Amino acid sequence: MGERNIKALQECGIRVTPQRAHVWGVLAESGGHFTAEEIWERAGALLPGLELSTVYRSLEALGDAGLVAESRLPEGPRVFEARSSSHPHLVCVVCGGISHPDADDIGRRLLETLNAASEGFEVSEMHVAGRGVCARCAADG
Amino acid sequence: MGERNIKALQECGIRVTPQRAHVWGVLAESGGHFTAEEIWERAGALLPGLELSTVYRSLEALGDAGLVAESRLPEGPRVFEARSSSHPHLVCVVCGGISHPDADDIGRRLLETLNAASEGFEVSEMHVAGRGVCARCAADG
DNA sequence: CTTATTGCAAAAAATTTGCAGGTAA
DNA sequence: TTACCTGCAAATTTTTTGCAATAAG
Repeated sequence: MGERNIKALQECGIRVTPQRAHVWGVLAESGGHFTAEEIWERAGALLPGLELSTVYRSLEALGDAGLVAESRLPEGPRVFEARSSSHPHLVCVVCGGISHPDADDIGRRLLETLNAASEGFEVSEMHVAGRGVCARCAADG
Repeated sequence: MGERNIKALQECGIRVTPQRAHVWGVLAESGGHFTAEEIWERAGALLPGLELSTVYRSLEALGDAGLVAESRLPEGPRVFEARSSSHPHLVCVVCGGISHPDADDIGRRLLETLNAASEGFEVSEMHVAGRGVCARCAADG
């Protein structure tokens, strides 16, 4: 499901297989964050017989191709998402939801801030996870 | 080994055992970052028979007491360290070494930066890991 | 004394790997 | 055709848990 998804893989120069296309489809069409197991469940619903190990291998290939980014949050297994730019993750300690800051230049700002404070160490990439309370949970009380 | 270490545990109000004292000793006396297994090896050298599961349980107790902080770096198992203030980690992609930025207010600065960009989400705690090249490896060429 | 902690063993959770057959380019 | 990818099975790695014995306060 997704001419567009297949095209994205082709353009990256990686071999296109149904498994990879569906793994990518889950991430690209939802825009959300998923563990390998969640991706496996969703993609597997459309592609019976899909193995979890294949999902891991697909995610690695997609990551190498630059389409997918992975994050390690303060708790739980790794999560994967369609790569946009490098950005922080906000994990709500109440509902567990994962979101992103509004400002889309925040990644660059944080990188500049960190680099300025790290004399002698050239930071090229940053992994940021904030823990706190999201607006909805704060409103609920 | 370490009246001082034992005192630190007592002051936190947690039960003092040789196991906890040695686990804490490894972190407090070195100031470095260690995986649970590394702590187990070091503490176990001084306390034969120490179990890895006990190290994990000790780390949890020390963490709850506020003495120890844990981090999840972009790769590898969790690392633990004596807690100072919340600060970023810098992982060198060449030598694998873990260090901290020079500026000691960087943790607060990053938190303010992130909070300002996250309207509606109250960030209380931040996990930051930068990847790049440390000064030594940059110099080596 | 009373409750928390440990060692031991086993399990759970997360991820990786070897290999033989199948498939994309 | 030819190298790469997949399913399948099994192994690794990292972390957690149950339980009886032990030790801390």
